[in-house]
Amino acid sequence: MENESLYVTGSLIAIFFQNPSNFYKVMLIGVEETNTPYEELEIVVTGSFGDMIEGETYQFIGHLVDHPKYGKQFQVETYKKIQPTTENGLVEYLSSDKFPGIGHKTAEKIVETFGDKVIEIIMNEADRLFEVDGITKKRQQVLHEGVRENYGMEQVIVSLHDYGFGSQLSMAIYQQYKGETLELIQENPYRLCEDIEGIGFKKADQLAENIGIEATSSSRIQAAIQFELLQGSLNEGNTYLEAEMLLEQTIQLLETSRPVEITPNLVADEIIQLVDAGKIQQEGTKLFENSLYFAEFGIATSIKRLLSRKKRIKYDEAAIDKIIAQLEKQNKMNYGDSQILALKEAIRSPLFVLTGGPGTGKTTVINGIVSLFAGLNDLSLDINEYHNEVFPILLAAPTGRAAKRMNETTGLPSSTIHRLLGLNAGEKINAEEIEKLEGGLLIVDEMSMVDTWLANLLLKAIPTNMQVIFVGDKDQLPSVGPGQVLHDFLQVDEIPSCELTDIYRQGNGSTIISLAHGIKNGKLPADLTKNQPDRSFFQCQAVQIEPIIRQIVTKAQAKGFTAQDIQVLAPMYRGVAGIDNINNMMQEIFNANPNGTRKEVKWNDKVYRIGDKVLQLVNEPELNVFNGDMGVITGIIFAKDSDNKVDELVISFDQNEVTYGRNEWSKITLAYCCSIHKSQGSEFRMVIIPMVNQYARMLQRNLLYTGITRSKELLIMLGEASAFIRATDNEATNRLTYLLPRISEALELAPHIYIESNDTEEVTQKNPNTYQQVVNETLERTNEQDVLSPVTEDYVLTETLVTQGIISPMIGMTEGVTPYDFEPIPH
DNA sequence: GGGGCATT
Repeated sequence: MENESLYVTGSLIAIFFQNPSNFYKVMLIGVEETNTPYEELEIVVTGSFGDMIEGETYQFIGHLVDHPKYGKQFQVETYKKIQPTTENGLVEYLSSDKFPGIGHKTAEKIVETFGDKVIEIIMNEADRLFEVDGITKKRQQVLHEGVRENYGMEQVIVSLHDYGFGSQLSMAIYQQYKGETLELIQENPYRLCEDIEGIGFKKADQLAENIGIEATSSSRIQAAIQFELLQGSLNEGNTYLEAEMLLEQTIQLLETSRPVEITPNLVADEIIQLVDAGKIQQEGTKLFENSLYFAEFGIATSIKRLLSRKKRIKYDEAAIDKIIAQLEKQNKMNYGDSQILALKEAIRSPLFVLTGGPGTGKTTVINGIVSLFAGLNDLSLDINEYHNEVFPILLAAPTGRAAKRMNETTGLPSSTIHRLLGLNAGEKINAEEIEKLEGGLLIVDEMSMVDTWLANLLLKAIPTNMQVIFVGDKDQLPSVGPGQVLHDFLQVDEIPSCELTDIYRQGNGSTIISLAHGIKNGKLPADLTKNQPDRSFFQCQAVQIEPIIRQIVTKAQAKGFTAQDIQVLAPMYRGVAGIDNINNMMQEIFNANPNGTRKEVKWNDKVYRIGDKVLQLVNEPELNVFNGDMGVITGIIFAKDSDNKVDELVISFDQNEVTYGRNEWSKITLAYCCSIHKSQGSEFRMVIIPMVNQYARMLQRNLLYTGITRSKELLIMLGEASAFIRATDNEATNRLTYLLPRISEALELAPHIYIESNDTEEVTQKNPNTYQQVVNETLERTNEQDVLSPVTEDYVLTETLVTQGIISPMIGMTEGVTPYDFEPIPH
């Protein structure tokens, strides 16, 4: 925690809400003492809690928040039960009905004997109770067990600290196992790495070693296999692992955790045991973690169910044409041919997949489908007309921001998939228990971000007679979780789909579009490093990234570009060419404080000033602000001037303004430069993308594609050409999944000719010394059509040319970008 | 080494 810790001590009056599947609770507390500025007698606290007893006194550590709907609340990080401290309090406590058989007199005697140490003694040296007159074996037991139950959590937490777990982890462990914690851990310490996020195999193994579990014991090896199977899948986004790979990686995990040799046979035997016991699943030489195996199975079953709906969708061709013509007239536009095809096929399919890059009009088609569906079914799109019935068109997306955007473009209600399904984040849920949705049409946008687990839950919730449209860009970044559901669906012939390719947003002269198009097919144009009207390239090394961006941005600023127009997109935070470093530099250009006379606030390593461009990092649906939204700081209120007596930032996002107290500043960060991941779903006039080999593992094709396609007008690339090539060659989307054969199986088709997805060209390990050769090879591979002009060495911008002022960084952007009127600098 | 989802 960054600030002094705030606490509230008080007694639990009531539990307003508790989520039975996790430990989230909302409770009302009668305030006895606090160091917060809160002055009311009662306060609402929220957070994760174990068993809470009404009437008991607790101390909560955390911070005050201002909830937009529920007002001031105390958000709890940790808490503990407070023992009664005064002798009177202790007597009251011990004579209460928690301890049957102990009256006031007895309680007084006990407290007289042991004083304020009484709780500790009852808990740890219960036999000493016999020193007190009138304590029978039975009473001693009642006291011992009662106190243990009440103070059990603290006891357990203390023991967990002894095991080497920090307070956060200890809380998480206690919340999982509660009173049984210590027994369960003793019995099988490896359950920790299965059940608790943040505890890996090695940590659990350390504990196991202390407890005396042998290095070659079955429980240890099985735990390692299961851990590696899930982690191995998660790390690479795969839904299964090849047995050989699992064997190898498991041995490595076991041997690095403890220096004892483990033979392959030993591990292989345990794999067989696990398969026999149904704890992992096997398909030929492929091994699956259970939840991923069943999720793929479930998806396939749902696809089959949806495709074979009984009630046929029969819409009159003429009626469809009529409505489309009406829409065109009404909106004063014409659909493209491929858009019309997509509309017609989508409206007649039980399940339809629509894909396409930025600017191809996916949103236009979504709107068209909505209107078409409403028109054909004679439905009103005015939600106010639906009082008792549900609105028949459901819109959803995997992120809050995409959902908000859908709402803005359609004017209809939209939600995250999680909200739609009533899921809690991170919660494991049985797909069979999920409630069916109600309505006639469901459209899901940004489907590329949906992983195998969520796709299964979503599909399970769709009733058979609901039409479904999945929309997304298959070439964007894959989902955070395992799988590549959209990508796989598009390869199933039986699932109707359409790819939009015509670009409506940019002119045909745009070389950014052709560059993006080339990259998604694994090709870089020969003129990558040559200037075009809408893009340019600077060759430089990692250490030069920052100074060169500084020059580019300074010049662009002089041409009238604002911080909102220019977006630097980088793959990672750390390092000289990392986001953090670039952000600080950009802040000095756009919003400096040279004399130190401007208002500013410090937070961790950052400084915020009025005018700073910031990025929202969490969803705040009540405020209509979502993860990935960008805003500007419009006010700084120092603690002495604020109502809440804390430093506050006022931030303006599009239309609405929010105020964040210091304890909420972790919800934002500087946004001059942001990660390519975070930029998904946004577009900017000018995009600057650095790529250097230092970004190593982040150099992936779809990452570069996503970054480049964020640009609406101008694109500036800089760094090492070899890094751009590496990224283009590295097709990381191709994850190992078994969804295609699973769907074929479900649809009872002849087995697909199943192509191993990692079976791509040999592009992996190339000697960096042969860099020029790689460049040449890649350029040679380039399709003739994409070659706009041959490489001419004189035009390659180098750092020297720029720093010496020989070339303006804006060179090349002189034609066809009339509004900004760049001056060509002769050289 | 980057990434999202929630509850009164």
